[in-house]
Amino acid sequence: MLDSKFVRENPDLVDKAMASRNTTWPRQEFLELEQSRRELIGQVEELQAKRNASSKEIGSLMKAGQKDEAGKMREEVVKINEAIEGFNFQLSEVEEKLHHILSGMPNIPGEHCPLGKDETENVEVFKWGEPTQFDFEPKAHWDLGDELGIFDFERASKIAMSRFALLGGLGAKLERALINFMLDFLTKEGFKEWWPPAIANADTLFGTGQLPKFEEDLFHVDKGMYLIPTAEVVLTNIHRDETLSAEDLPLWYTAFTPCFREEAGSAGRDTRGLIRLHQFDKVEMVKFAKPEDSDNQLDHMTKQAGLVLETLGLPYRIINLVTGDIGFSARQTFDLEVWLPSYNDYKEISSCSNCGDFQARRANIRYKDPENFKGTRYVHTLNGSGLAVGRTMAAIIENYQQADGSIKVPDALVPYMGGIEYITAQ
RNA sequence: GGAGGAAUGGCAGAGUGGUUGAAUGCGGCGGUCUCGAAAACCGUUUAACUUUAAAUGAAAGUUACGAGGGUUCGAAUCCCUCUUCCUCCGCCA
Repeated sequence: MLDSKFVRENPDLVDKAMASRNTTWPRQEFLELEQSRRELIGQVEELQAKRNASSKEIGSLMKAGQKDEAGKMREEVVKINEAIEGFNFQLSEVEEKLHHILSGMPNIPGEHCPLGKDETENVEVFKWGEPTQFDFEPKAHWDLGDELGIFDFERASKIAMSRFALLGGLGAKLERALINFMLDFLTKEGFKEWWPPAIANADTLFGTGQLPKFEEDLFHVDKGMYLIPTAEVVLTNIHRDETLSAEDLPLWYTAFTPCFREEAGSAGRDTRGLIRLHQFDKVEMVKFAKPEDSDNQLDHMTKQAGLVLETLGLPYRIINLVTGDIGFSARQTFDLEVWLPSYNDYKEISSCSNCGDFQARRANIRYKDPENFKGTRYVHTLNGSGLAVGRTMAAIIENYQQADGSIKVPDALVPYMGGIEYITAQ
């Protein structure tokens, strides 16, 4: 959520920011509501001050035994209360409208986020390795997985519905190996591992920005509860309504969770294989940082995600997303894209974002630093995939496929696969 | 699922209708004392918002004692609902 005060004091800047994200905001309405909000607060508070003073006086009159005087004042206060009630009603209506506008506005892009209208203008900033070369015709992971007997999408559909996966044998083992490898890697980097709930309430989803605007993307469990679309949601909300100490920052958290997404509006896209499922596994990184440190933390986090790919020997590139392509809560985002032979292209496998104080304001996550400033400030929150497990498996299967249809297990994963070096037909 | 109890400032813990934003203790910060430290003593110590003044320090006001609603001229204090935690019983991976 944007700072109401900042928005009303910098409407031109907000205009530019919204335009750069291909969206608009009700500038005139917002400014008028802000104005009347402050006027109403003034009126309410003035009356409340009067009431407080009179009530005190009634108290002392009663003690002094001057009942008639006290009775008169009572009648006056009753009138004051009626007036307060009227203004308060108006005020709550205004505040509700303001909250509605503000909670639907995306973050303002940061200074390092390049201006651009859509993903075609994204900027490649780093590349590791080269697209894998084959001396045979490479297959897609869904065909390989089928032939190896490690995927069963038909039965997954029978059990649940389309866009769910059923992994068997070494497929299931590979999923587990990847999760453990990633968690071990990140905890060695210094991340603290968590095991969070996979269901969250509405306040939590509001805190990270999924609600109220993107409810249709979420799986609804029960009234007010949702399956998490990413561990970012729960890891970030660990500190909701808390005030942290400067000396604790930055905090680096990681967790493995299943992730659930409705994928409304993506019908027909990535319909085959492990790329776009309603349920998928992900190891997530979340950082809480001081404002002046968050850009560095984003760079570092992006490198850390890259190291996971490098350790697995998967060619990838890093993209700096333009203003028109970054997500709702982000002020800057680096995507990591892994080489996927079946797409003959790079495909997103991690997204690392700096949300600035946008989520912290929604979730009320602040910190104190008495040596540098008085009072409290909002922290900056960051999140990144480290990595999406299903897409990593797809990338491994495709990039490590052999002419005979088997899959070589990346060296780093062999210990996690119980010494198995090749996945062959089951 | 059944029966009880609790929820107050960083922590502990007073406070059952009228200068209580909140006693007291601990912790934190500043000071006195000391070569220095400890002890002792003195002072200080919440947040959000509004306005004014200005620039990171201030003044005035409003709100906040788990959350929401109600009673009242006035509520931490009375009533209702919800949430969370604790104890006991039942059930269970």
